[in-house]
Amino acid sequence: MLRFHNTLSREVEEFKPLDEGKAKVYICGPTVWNFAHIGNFRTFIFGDILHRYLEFKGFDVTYVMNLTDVDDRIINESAERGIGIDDMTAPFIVAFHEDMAALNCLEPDFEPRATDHIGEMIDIIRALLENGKAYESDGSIYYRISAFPDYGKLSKISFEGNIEGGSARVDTDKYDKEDARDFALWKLVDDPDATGWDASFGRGRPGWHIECSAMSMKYLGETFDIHAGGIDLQFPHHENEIAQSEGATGKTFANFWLHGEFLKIDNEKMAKSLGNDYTFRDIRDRGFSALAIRYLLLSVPYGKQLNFTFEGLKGAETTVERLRNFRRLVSDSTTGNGIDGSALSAARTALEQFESAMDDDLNTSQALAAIHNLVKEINSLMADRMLTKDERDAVLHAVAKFDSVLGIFGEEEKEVLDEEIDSLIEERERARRERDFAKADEIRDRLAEMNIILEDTKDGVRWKRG
RNA sequence: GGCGGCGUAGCCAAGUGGUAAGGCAGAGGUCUGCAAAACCUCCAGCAUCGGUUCGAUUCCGAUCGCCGCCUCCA
Repeated sequence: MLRFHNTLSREVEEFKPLDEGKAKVYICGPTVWNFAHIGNFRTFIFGDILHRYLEFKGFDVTYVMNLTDVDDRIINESAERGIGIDDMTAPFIVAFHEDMAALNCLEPDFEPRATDHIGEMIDIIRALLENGKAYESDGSIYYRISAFPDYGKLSKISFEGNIEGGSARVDTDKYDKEDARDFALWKLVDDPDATGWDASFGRGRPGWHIECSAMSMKYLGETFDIHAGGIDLQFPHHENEIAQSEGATGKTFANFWLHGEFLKIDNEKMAKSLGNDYTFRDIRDRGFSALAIRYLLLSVPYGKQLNFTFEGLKGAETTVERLRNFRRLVSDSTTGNGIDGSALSAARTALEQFESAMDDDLNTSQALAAIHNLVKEINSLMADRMLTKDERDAVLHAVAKFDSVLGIFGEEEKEVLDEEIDSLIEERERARRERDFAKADEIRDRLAEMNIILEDTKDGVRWKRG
């Protein structure tokens, strides 16, 4: 039984989709004003795991991740540089796609951009104006929170007594609003040269929250199954999305809200001021593989804070390598005729444990433990005897199932060796037979430089790319 | 000021009212010409102090420490 921690109830609930067999999921994507950092990617990998696991469970999934390609930072910076906002965001969108692909994240079914959905946003704002949940003030449009009694149901924020202490951070333009809690749906743009769009209620640009209401409902309907995102978006972003969407439609917006916890670096928060806001590219430049980064970022359940350290990343690198070796070892193994089926039950058990771990609010830590236990068991068994063909197939099948969700084993190496490498390996074998180990080692070193790692086994020489 | 989370071995960490998954690192060993890969063995009483209980790491309270939210933020 698949269960998720639902922020709305603060409890783990059984996942029941709106339509039998279908799952409609929206996750808040990046603001493409810069290279995304590994904290961002932790959340997006969480989304990817959610996406993949729903498919693993047999759901027909519609997975939507937006790109926020207009906001104050983007507008200000592109204005400073004298370019259009699209010119400013384009390279970061390309980079984001590259990074996501490198991190083995599946592409979403839809990846709507805010600037392509201004019309849909305007429609929602108009509906809110018509039913009294929005009002105009100094040319801008604000949401009237007092007209939405459910406000706060997601973040559980009560506004008695806590706005006081936080008041230093309340918007400076609060005087334009009826209530300090009200937020902008549409911000007046009176400079005709500045970035803005025309609407019946005046020229302006959208507030931050309205885009997600517009895009999620457009692709998934007015009510959908799961809305995911980073924990920091819970308030105010998601709370405001609910207010806007439910305020406009009168229907429940999303049934499940899933929030990914923060990533810490060396037990400290990630912050520009601390200089630890690493981008994916920064980490790659230090020589770490994307697979190891993915492994580390998914090794802790999404609902818990994850402490990122380079020591941990180094460990992840080794671990991923071990997993890859395992799959190669099994798939290259010669099979025997034994009738001992112990590997069959091991594979079955591992698969069951994996699924029950993932069913439990995507407990990736336990899911990985199930995989590692299988690896150890089968490796140990293979040190003793050959697998039967059925056993080998069962283990490889289990690995493929695991990896369809986790995506940490990487590509299989099926490349054919080219002739030069092939003949070098043969030459080395000849030297070894003649016990000319100096020559054999020299050839091995040469191959290593060509990125070919050799392993001598009882069954002959095995190789892999380094 | 209001609210939430966390504190488990050198590191990353799961988890449970009945004496603690998994990975990395480390130590010793097997195999190997040597490596590599793999295997075997070893390595914690769960922040502190109280309480509840036959029994707590797991429940309650307090203390200390860390992280977060209270309209920029994955």
